[in-house]
Amino acid sequence: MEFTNEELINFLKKNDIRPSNIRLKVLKYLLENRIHPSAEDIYNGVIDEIPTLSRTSVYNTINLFKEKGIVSELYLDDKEVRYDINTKLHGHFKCEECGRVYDFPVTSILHSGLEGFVIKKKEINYYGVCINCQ
Amino acid sequence: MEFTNEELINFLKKNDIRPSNIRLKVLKYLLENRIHPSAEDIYNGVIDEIPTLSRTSVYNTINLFKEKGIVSELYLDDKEVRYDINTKLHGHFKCEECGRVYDFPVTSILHSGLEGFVIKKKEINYYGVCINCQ
DNA sequence: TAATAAAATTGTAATCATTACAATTTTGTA
DNA sequence: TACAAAATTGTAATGATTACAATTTTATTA
Ligand SMILES: [Mn+2]
Ligand SMILES: [Mn+2]
Ligand SMILES: [Zn+2]
Ligand SMILES: [Zn+2]
Repeated sequence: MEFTNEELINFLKKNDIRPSNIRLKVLKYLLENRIHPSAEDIYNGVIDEIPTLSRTSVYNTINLFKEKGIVSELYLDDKEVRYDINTKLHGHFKCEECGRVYDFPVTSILHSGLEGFVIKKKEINYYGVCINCQ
Repeated sequence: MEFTNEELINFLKKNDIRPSNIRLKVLKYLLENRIHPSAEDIYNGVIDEIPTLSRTSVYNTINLFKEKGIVSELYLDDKEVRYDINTKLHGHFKCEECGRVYDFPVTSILHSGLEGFVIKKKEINYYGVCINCQ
């Protein structure tokens, strides 16, 4: 999927984020590479277009996106945090063979014992072997 | 809940783990402190009974327990991994106020899009505010 | 029981993702 | 153009976990 600069700018503005060059490139990378990348992945994906880019700026940008609610974090059994531009509820499947992280729809979860608790976020993470690795 | 030394020894033997002093004390701590402790928590909980204990031994022990399948890991939005002696499928609720991690039963999850995938492990993590922190 | 091998434990150093922070550069505005 | 605010950078610090070699404990054999 391709995004125009205007679309990217509007996306950021709508979410109360000033559109700097780095922010636009990171956003573009996240929108066009739905692989749940780590900070390092993002850095490597953007460094060619912004040769002066620092890792710190990637972290700054991601943390800003997080605060503004346009990315969510994935805590899987890696040591790196992964990021997802899709903040709607959905499940994640991590393949133990190839390392890929897949999205899948979650229709409903039946739970009990949380009466009186305020639930703000749900994570559903599966692990196993993906269809390409059988 | 209290566990006798014999129960602890049998628990380890049944899972193909040689019962050393450290392993017994770590197991006892995990069984009697259902707080999803970090490695540091375990270290602090056992150091009084084994003053020569090293952090490395705690990690060694936990990693052995993990390999043998008697503990599971919890990847929440902390920077530390937490451990759970209960390896049966259940959900976890992390309170953003007090930091406590609660267990809750999960009856069913309806998902799609994973035809042909082998699912080996499921994690269900919720975040929010617990009933004691309202 | 003493000798030996195997297993467990320890302490220290290394790793590595992320953050802290101060300096520099860029941007927006008067 | 001049100034202030915001963004970006580079380096150092942090902290959880692992690597590894040395030491201690336990089990096995003669
Ligand atoms: Mn996703
Ligand atoms: Mn639990
Ligand atoms: Zn795979
Ligand atoms: Zn609470």
